[in-house]
Amino acid sequence: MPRRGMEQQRRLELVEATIEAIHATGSLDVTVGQIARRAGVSSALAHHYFGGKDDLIVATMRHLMGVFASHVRRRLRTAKTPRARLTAIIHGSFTADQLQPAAMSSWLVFYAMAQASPGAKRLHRVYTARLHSTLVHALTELMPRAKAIETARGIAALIDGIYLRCALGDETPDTKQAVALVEGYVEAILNRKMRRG
Amino acid sequence: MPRRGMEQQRRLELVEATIEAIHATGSLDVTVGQIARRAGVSSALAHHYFGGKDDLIVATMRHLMGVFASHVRRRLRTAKTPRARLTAIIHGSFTADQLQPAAMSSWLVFYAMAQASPGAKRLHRVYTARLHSTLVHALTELMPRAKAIETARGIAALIDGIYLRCALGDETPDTKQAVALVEGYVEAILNRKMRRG
DNA sequence: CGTTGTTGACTGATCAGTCAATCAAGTTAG
DNA sequence: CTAACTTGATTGACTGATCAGTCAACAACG
Repeated sequence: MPRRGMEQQRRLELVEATIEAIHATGSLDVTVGQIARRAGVSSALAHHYFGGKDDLIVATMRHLMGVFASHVRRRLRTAKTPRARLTAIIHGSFTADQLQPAAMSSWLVFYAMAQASPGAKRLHRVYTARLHSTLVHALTELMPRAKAIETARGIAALIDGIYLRCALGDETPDTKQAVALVEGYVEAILNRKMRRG
Repeated sequence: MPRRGMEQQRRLELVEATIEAIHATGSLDVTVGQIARRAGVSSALAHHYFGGKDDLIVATMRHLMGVFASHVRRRLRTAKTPRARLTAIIHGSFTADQLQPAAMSSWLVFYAMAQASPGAKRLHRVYTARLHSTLVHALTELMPRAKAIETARGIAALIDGIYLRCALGDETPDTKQAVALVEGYVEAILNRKMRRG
């Protein structure tokens, strides 16, 4: 029973079904058919809207990145000091929806995929670069530029590492704990800097 | 021209070929045939020795974990103080051979695989638990136990995050830089603790 | 009627895993 | 010493299953 103006809705349904399917199998070994069935449509329709499997996966990745970016952006809007901006980024990285096991699984799978698929690699680089420059921007006001760059690398690695452990651990990922870990890192670095000079 | 006592050699060749093949394709979408050809044998032989594809991959993961563990263990032997033990773990995590792009790719792929394959998951849990307890053991002598556990989580996440970035970045992974980052974290935490109480 | 949404049925290709057979190097019996 | 036998190494050829992607057709709506 086809209705008009279904495209946007179907695209979103397929993207969400992709996340669920990836989480269910724990890998990219998901057939287009499985995803489509989960979304309640035929596999042919998935091809119709996305062109191919890779495009569907990349679109899903883009979706998750969009969620992340919007979380961070919203929090950044009300952050006045550089220190508050750091906290905004950290909290934006660990919102409840992003810590959902299904989302975490997808991130991890995408990381792996970024090694092989040019499209995924490009997208991943955008995410990395954006996070890095946002971090450096906030940090340069708190420490020398060189140190800011190194610290940004550390924070980013820490965030990614925590994602990884959330995706693989059996414990339910906990926003508070994740935030505390990264904040602890930032605090330790900042305090050390201040005492030193 | 079959000779006796080939088993050990063939197993190692196949494991190394698996690492290379994974790096070449950047994913687990490697056929047993590709791996076998790389090792200079037939795909049937790979099945003969390892049983199946999953077993071959898990054996490869076990191999990499063994390399990591032996590096850390050797360094731990000559480390006298808790602080030196931390440095041993950190240096052991970033030896040149482990930072090889092929090895990094494999780690990342294995991380992803640990979500899906029970065998890989079990193995990953062993790695995580071992690293965690080694870290906590060294840290408890430097700070209260609760803080030691949190710090161990941070260090482990940082190490994993750096692995991840090495696997995905285009820059050649650099031992010195990786070590400096983690050491910086440790130093910052320790200094802060000491000043506080 | 034309456009948009939707599908079932099909295909061509790929791959993991199996199996029976071959080949070399020891081993035992005579 | 050697012929017969055993055992481990190794393969080519096959199969059964799976899957991405295609296509022609149909259904509803305007």
